Amino acid sequence: MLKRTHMATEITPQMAGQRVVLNGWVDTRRDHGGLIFVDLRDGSGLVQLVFSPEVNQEAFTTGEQLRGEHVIGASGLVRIRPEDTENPNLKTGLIEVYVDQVEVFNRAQTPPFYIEDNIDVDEMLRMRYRYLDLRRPEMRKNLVLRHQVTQALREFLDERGFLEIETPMLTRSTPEGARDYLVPSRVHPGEFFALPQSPQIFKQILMVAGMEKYFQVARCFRDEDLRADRQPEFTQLDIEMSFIEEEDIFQLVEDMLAHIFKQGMNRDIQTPFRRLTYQEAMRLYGSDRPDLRFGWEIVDLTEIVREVEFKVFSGAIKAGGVVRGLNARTCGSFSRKEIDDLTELALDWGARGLAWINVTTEGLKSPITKFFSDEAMNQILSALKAEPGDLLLFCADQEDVVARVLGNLRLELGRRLHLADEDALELVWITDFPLLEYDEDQKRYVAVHHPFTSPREEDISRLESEPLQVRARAYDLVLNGTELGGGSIRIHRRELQERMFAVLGLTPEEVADKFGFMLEAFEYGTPPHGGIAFGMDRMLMLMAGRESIRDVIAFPKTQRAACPMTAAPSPVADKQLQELGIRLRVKGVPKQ
RNA sequence: GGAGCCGUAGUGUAGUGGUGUAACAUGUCGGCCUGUCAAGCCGAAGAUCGCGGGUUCAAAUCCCGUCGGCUCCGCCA
Repeated sequence: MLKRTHMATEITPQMAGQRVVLNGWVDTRRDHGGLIFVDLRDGSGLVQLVFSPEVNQEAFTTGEQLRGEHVIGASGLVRIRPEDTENPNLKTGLIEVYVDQVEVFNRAQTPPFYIEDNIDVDEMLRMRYRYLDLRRPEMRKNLVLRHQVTQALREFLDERGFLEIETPMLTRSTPEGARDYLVPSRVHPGEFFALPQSPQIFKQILMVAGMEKYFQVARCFRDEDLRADRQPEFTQLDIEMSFIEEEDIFQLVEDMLAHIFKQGMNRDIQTPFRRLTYQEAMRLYGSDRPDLRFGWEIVDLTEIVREVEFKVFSGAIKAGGVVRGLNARTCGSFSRKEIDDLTELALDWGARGLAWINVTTEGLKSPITKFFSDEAMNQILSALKAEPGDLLLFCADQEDVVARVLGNLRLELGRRLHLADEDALELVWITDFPLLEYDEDQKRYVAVHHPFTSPREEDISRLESEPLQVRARAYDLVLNGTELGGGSIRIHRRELQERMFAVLGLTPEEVADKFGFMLEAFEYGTPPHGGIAFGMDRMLMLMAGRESIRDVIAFPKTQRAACPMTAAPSPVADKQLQELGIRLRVKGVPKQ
């Protein structure tokens, strides 16, 4: 075998005259009849090979047979390219290799799509031939970035005394949270393991075990519907520490992200990060993961319009709601149709309508101005800092609806007007989340974060009396409007954890059955502890500048949670089901 | 569970409101060609228009259903 002496892009002009052996794939071939150029691609990049009968007739004859993606070994001398034939687009564009010996390791079928960047093909085809898709430089680059960032994280945490500890993939199903992926147990017929939604309970138990500083690059599984940023299996950087408070987590994470953004992207990010309470974020941006790359803050007008004649506003307030406005700067030029489009969107998001005022140099144009006194209108204009050319948008309803509608309008207009600086990295901590919310479907309280999150000390007394008023010691980290990670200080006393379960409507029997081992562990000397988990795929997607996490995952699944390459999932043999004691209620259909 | 967009040679598209031997680019195959790097020139092959049904004298085109891909809502402690 012609064994490689150099990677393609290691060859430099200084090596002229030297013999090299290269291994790789034929990227493109340009056959001039009497002279053949082949771009050879390996893991490092491209280099041009030259096949000429004057150099070696046999190699030239083989060169004529080469086709795209054939796998070859080539031996030859490095030459400086003749003047005016240099290629500035190639790292190796000053040189070429005159091949005098070539070995075809393997021929290749014509690939179903081009092995190059920026292709526009059906994504299913890319997934079905993922091994070809990953040959494309941009996809390779993403996996390299993923490796580098993961390495940098391990290094960083190791230096600070963290232990990387693996937790089970086969664990037990718990009642709260997402739908579990289940794995039947052969040894215990009729019983199932669940794949972990996160290592949450195990990492807390590790704190009980005195590990004090833990981390894991952990695969997590959730059987919910997919999105561009959601896959059924995904990777979290999971961290937990003992004897710490919120500030310790913030400090660690800010240092850590500064480190990996430098390592992975050569970007400097400013620390400490901004902080907003959940309340502030919802009030100003209508979202608990605000995109702070542009301003456009939402303005509360409730007090100004409480007594106005306009029933849509005053009525909403009487019903316990709020009125807020958004100044869509420069959107005064919007046509009636564009405003109708925005109204349509607002209705989708739950609004009952969208009031608007067009501020022009000739005055206000709007269907609603007639309901306002001059004084009230002036207060509104002043509160929204309205200037000619602006379009003012208003929403009146219950607070959560108003926040959602105006928050989404803000984002939608931000996208349309390209308000966000594409290069900006706006990181912000969101703190003081509510501990609980009421689930109308289940008719009970559910944890906003998870059931192990500690309430704030001063709110604990209200846990049973005013559950919705209790604030959690939870925090999220948001980058450019995407939730990167979240965590909390945990409950570490049995008594409080039991109260929490009770508020969530779990019976003592359920608690004993599902979480008895955890409560028991808490009785054996549990330190105060807390942690955080990051969605690695999302973080890498943002770092790589991609729009889907599928592009930073080697073998992702389609929106229907299937793998086109392996054709998983698939029916299984009756014998396998028998061993597991499983009878199907639906007929397993053989795939094509 | 719901909404939207899409499905035509290997690939990307055009054609779509009734007449086509289904067009273009690129790739593939063959020929020519000694400085290309998206090589060039000449030629050829390649599509039951996702699948099933319906309407019609006639369907890629209209209707119904279905499958698949993507985006979003619900869901994702």
